[in-house]
Amino acid sequence: MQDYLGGLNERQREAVLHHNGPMLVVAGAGSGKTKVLTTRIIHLMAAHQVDAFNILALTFTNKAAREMKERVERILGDGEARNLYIGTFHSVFARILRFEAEKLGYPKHFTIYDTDDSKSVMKAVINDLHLDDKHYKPNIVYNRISAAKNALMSPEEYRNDYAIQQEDMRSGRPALSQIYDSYVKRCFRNGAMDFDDLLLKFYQLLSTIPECLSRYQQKFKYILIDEYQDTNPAQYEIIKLLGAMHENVCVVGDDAQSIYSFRGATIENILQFQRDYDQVKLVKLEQNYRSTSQILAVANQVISNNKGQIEKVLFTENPAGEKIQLVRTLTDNDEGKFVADSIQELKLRHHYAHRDFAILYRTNAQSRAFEEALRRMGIPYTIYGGISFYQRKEVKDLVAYLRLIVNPHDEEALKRVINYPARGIGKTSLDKLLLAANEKDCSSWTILQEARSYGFRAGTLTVLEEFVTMIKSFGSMLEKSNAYDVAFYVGKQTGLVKELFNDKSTEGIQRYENIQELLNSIKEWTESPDNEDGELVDKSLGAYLQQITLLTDADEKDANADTVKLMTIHAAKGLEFSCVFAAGLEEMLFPNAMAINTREELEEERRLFYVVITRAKERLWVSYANTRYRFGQLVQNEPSRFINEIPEAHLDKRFAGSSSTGMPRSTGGAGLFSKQRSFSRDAVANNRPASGETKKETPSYVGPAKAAPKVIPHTPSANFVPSDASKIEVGQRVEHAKFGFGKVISLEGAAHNPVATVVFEHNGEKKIMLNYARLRIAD
DNA sequence: CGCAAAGCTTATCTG
DNA sequence: AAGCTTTGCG
Repeated sequence: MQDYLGGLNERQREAVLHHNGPMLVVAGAGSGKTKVLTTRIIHLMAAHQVDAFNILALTFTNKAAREMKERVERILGDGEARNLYIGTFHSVFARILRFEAEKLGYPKHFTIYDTDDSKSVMKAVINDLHLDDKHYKPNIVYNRISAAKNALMSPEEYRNDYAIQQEDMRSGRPALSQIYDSYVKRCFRNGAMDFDDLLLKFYQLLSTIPECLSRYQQKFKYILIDEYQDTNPAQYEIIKLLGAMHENVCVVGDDAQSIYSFRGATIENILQFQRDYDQVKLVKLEQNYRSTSQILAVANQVISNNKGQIEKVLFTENPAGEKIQLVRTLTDNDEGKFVADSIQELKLRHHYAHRDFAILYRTNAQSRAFEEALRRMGIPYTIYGGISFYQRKEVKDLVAYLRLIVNPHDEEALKRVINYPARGIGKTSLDKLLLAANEKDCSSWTILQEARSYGFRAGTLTVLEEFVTMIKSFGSMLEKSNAYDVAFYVGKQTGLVKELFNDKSTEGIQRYENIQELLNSIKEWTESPDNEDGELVDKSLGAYLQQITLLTDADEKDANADTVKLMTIHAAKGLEFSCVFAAGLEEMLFPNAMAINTREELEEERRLFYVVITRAKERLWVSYANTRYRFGQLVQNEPSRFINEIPEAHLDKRFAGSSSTGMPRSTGGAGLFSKQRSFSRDAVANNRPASGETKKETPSYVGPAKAAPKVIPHTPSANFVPSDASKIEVGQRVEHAKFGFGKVISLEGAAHNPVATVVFEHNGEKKIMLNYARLRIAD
C-alpha cells in the first residue's frame, strides 16, 4: 500500500491519526476535508485493523459518497471498500429500513415517495377534508409538514405546540395539524415513506426497539459525518443514538458554509456536539489549498460580517492571482451574453477547457439566459437541477406499474396506471373507488379485491377485475423472474411500450427512447453482482425502485464531461472550478426577498455568498443586471448589498453593455461569427414587448379568426332517433342533429370510445365521438 | 371519455 | 414565459 499519510499537513494528519473518541473537525472551505475523511477511513482499516463492515460514513450527496468510496478503493485496492457503509443519510437509512420495515408495521418493500408523490397525497388529503386548496397550497403544506418531521415532531405534538398553532392561525391555515395527521395515516396505509420518513422512521426504530439500537450501535464502531453543519435535528438525534456505545463519532463541518436551514439544518448541532461528549477532540483545518489569496481574502472579508462564528482564520500559500471582476449589465440577457463571451475569450487566451467554468446562481429560474447565450455561441454546457430521469412522466408511468406490483397498496402508483393506457376506468369510477377506500380506511387495492360489493357498473366491474388479475399475475412473476424480465413483460403486456412506439412525434420518439433507457438501467442493475464478499445485496425489484427514488439529476450527469456547468449555489456545495461566474447579485434575488426578514436569514444568504466565492480556484466574476424578467414582467433591482462587502482593492469594475461586449470584431472566421452576432442582436432587440411593440402579425390579417368555424344549421328530421353506436359502419349515410347529413368514411378509437370520421354534405369532415354525439343511420 | 383551448399559477434552496 | 389545471365540446 502506498504511503497514504504523505501529503497531509500537520492538522490534517492529527485528524486522521486520532483513534478512539469523539472528534469535531472544523474544516474551512478548500482545506481538504474529503481527503481527511477518506484517509481517516483508510488509516482505521490499515493501522487499527478496523473491519470495513464496522465503519459508517454519511454524506449529503450520492456523488460525495461515491467519490469517497472510490478514493478508499484506489488506495486499499482489494475490494474491501465495498463493505463500507458509505452513502447519503437517506440511502443508508433506506437500506437498513428495508430489513426492519416490518417491525414498524410497513411492508418489507415499502415505497419511497418523492416530493411529487408526497404533494399528490397532500392534495388528496386536503380535498378529502373539504379544505380550500387556495389556502392550502401543496408547496406550503409540504414545507410545513417536512419541517415538523425534521424536528421529530409528531402530528399530536404539532397540534399541541402553541407557537406553531399561533403561526398557522395567523397565516390562515388552522387545519394544518389535521392535514399532517391525515397525511401520515394515508402514507402508512399506502405502505409508503416520504424522504423525511427515512430519517424519522429510522430514528423511531432506534429509539423504540432496544434490540435494533444495540445491533446498529455494535455494528457501527466508527462513524464519520460529512457536512455536519447541515444536519437537522432528526439526523442529529440519530447520530447521537448510534454513536452512544462506542463514542467514535467524527464529524466534519464548516459553520460558515451552513446553507440548508430551510431543510431544518441548524448550526447549533456543531456547538451541541461539544457538549454531548465529555472530551471532544477539536481539530481546525485552516489552510486553504484551493483558491488564490485574493479570492480567499474576499471570502474572509465577506463572512466576517456575520456574527458569532466558530473562531478560525483561513489562510493560503497560493499566489495572489487576478482581481475579482465586478460586472454590471443592463438586462439578464446581457448578463448571459457577457458570460458566454467571456468564456469564449478565456478559453482562447488562457487555454481553459469548458469544464473549467461554472455559472452559479441563486435560483434555478436564472439558468435560461445563460443557456440561450451559450447555445448561440455553440458552447457545450450542462444544467444541473432539472428533473431527474426517473421523474419524467413516461418513466414514472412504467415505474408506477412496477411500484404497484411490489406494493399494491401504493395508491399513488395505482391512480397513475389504473387507466393508463386507457381501459375505460374514468374519473367517476376512480372517485368511487377512492371514496370507498376512505370510508373503510383501507387501501384502494383492498377495495378492488371485493369490487363486486361496491355497485360498479357491469362493464366497469369487468375491467376492474381484469386489472386486478393482471397486476397479480405480474406479482407472481417476481418469484421466478428477475427485475428486468418483469419490467419488460409489464411494458409489453400493458400496451404501454406499444403506445409510446406508435407516437411518431419528436417528443413521442424521445419518450419511447426514455422507456428503453429505463429498461436498460433495470437490466444493468439486474446483472450487476448480487453479493459483495459474502454480504448478499438485495437485487429485488423493490430494492431497485427504492434506489432510483433517491437519485438526483446530478447523479446521472457526468461531472467530467467537457462542458460548462450551470447550477444553483446550493448544488455547487463541495465542488470547485477554475473559473466561477457568480451571477445575479441583486437585491431581492441575492439576498433573496424571501430571506431578508431576520438576521438569521440574511446571514445564511451571506454564507451562500461565501460558498459561491470559495468555489473559485483562479478567477471569479461577480455580475448583476439592472433589469430582468420575472413572470414575464420586467423588474428593476438594486445591486446586492453583498457587493459592498467586497474590498475595493480586490475589485475590477466594468460595465458590459449589450452592444460592446465580447470578442473583438476581428476574430478569425469572421463571416460566420459576425452573421450570428448581428442575428442575435436583432433577436434581442425585437423579441421583447417592452421595447415598444409586440411581435404579432398584422391585426387586420388575423381578423376574427378565432371565432368558431361557421356551422350551416340543420334542422333534424322529424323521425330523428339516434342509432345504437355499435351499429355504425363505414360507408353508411348518417344524420347528425347539428351538422346534417353525411357519410362515414372511417371508424377508429378504442372499443370503449369509438370515433367516426364523417364527411358532411354542408359542414365538411368532422370526427364524431359515438359515446356522446348521436348519429342516426339515414339509409 | 379524451382532446384542445383557455385560464391560472408560478419561481428560494434539496434528498 | 412556461407549465399545469380547468373548461368546453364533439
